[in-house]
Amino acid sequence: MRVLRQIHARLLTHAMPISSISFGLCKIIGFCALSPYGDIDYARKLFSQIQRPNIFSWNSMIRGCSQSQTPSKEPVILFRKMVRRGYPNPNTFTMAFVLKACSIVSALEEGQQVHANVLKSGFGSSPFVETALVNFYAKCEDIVLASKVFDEITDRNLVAWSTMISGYARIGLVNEALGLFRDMQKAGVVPDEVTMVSVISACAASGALDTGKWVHAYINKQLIETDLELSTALVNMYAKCGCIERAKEVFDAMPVKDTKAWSSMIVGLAINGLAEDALEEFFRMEEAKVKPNHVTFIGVLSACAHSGLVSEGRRYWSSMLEFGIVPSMELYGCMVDLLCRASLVEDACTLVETMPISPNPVIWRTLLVGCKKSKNLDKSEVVAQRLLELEPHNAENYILLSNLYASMSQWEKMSQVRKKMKGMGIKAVPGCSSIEVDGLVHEFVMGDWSHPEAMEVREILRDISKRVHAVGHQPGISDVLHNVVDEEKENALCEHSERLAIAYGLLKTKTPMAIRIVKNLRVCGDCHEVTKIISAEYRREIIVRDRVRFHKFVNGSCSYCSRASQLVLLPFKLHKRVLKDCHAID
DNA sequence: TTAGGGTTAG
Repeated sequence: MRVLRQIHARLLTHAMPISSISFGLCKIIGFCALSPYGDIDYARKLFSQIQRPNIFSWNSMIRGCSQSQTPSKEPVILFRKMVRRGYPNPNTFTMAFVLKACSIVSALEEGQQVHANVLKSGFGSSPFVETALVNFYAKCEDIVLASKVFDEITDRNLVAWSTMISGYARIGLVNEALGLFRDMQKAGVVPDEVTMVSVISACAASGALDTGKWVHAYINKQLIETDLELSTALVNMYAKCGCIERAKEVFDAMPVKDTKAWSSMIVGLAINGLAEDALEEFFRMEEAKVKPNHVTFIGVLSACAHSGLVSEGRRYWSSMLEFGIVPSMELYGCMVDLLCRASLVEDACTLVETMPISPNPVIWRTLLVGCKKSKNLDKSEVVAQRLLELEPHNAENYILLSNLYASMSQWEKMSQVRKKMKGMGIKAVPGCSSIEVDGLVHEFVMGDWSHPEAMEVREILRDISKRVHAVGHQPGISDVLHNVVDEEKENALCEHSERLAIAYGLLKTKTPMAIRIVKNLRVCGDCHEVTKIISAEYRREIIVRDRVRFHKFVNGSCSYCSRASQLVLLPFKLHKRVLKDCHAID
């Protein structure tokens, strides 16, 4: 930059034709805006000083601004200014850059105006502009429009296919992403490592382990390079699918590991209940001199939370501040959860009260679950009030409060909450679980019998029902609140989406195959009694992945929960080593 | 000077 500034000064002092000076300045603007060694502010200053910037300068500025650390709608404003001035005319480069800028900040309205401009200017047939449009709509989560633009592309190249697959994968439409991957192969387009990152991410999002394993084998067979991004996606996929051993294998084989790779491994170990291993990996990350970021600490703190390591968690928090990481909402969430799980609800409340950012509903819900656990009714009601002020129309909040009153035998108050919910016309969102069978992810929604094999599933559920009642299981509070105990006993079991998915697993797979419920959106709670019974009765391992962890039911018990309770009693040699340089805040 | 990719609290 110093040299460029000198050249700039010389341009201005030498007697040269205006056109030459302008050309030179445009070159400098391009460098300053786009090079990692450039300076976007300097580019802005120069850009504002020249009267008729050329197309190269406009494009450089639009692209440069979209790449800044704090993305904004500035590229769109520049584009509009360019169109208004009428010189120079935008070209395909301009359109691709401004659409990319819109996708980064999810500016749907502005991007649609650019789309109209693309159609008017006749740039719609440029493969770069077409793909930029698909990417823009996909990033704005308007997958229907993304798919429409994609369908209209006559000659789809590798990037166009990859963009559309990535669009489906990002919003968790795994079957669509994988279906398109098959179509791409049928069309004779050879995928590369970028395509495979999206395919693997789709498997991770849906927990489709068998498909993920198949795709990994395909990558090896096709000799597709497993670079840093693809390896990280594989680590993440195996961890999210509960196959932590394979995640570790891929991770250990990586020649270069950056912050995202380490974070992926640490978070993966934490969600699989392997807190000690997560903290050991963090220690190794520090040894490898890779700087952690806020995601790394989300993994570290959630590992501490799930295994009751309170003082260690506090020290990691201090260490995080020393790294210069400003605590995000997610990190406060981890810390509140850590304190609540350790029954330190007062400390959790103090932390929430002193947060420099306004707590979001997730924080209040975490706190409310903590209050429920410690049976603190007064505190619960204060927290619930704050939660309902913030989110008065979310059914989950009313169900949580209703469950809380039920757990404290406050039946009258429980009834009032449910009446209020009904009076406001708020309906509970039905539970939803999915299971992967033969490479397809089947989704079951509570009370929904539209699956083509629903009758067969019902038969299995009848059998489950008989066996569960034969061992003397009493309906839990969840069954009571779903108001299903008065109906036929078998229906009481049928209503839960998790059981529909388990029944489908029993129907479609043979012993000794484990049944993997790959997505279960129930709010994380205690192990489900019925699932324990099914695992014992049918002699099947049942793996239920909820939002935060894997429950592995074997012979009537959940290995995750028993491990988590054992961990609290373990001596923490590793942690002392990890924490030797940290300053305690407690 | 153009388009596609990896980690995120309950």
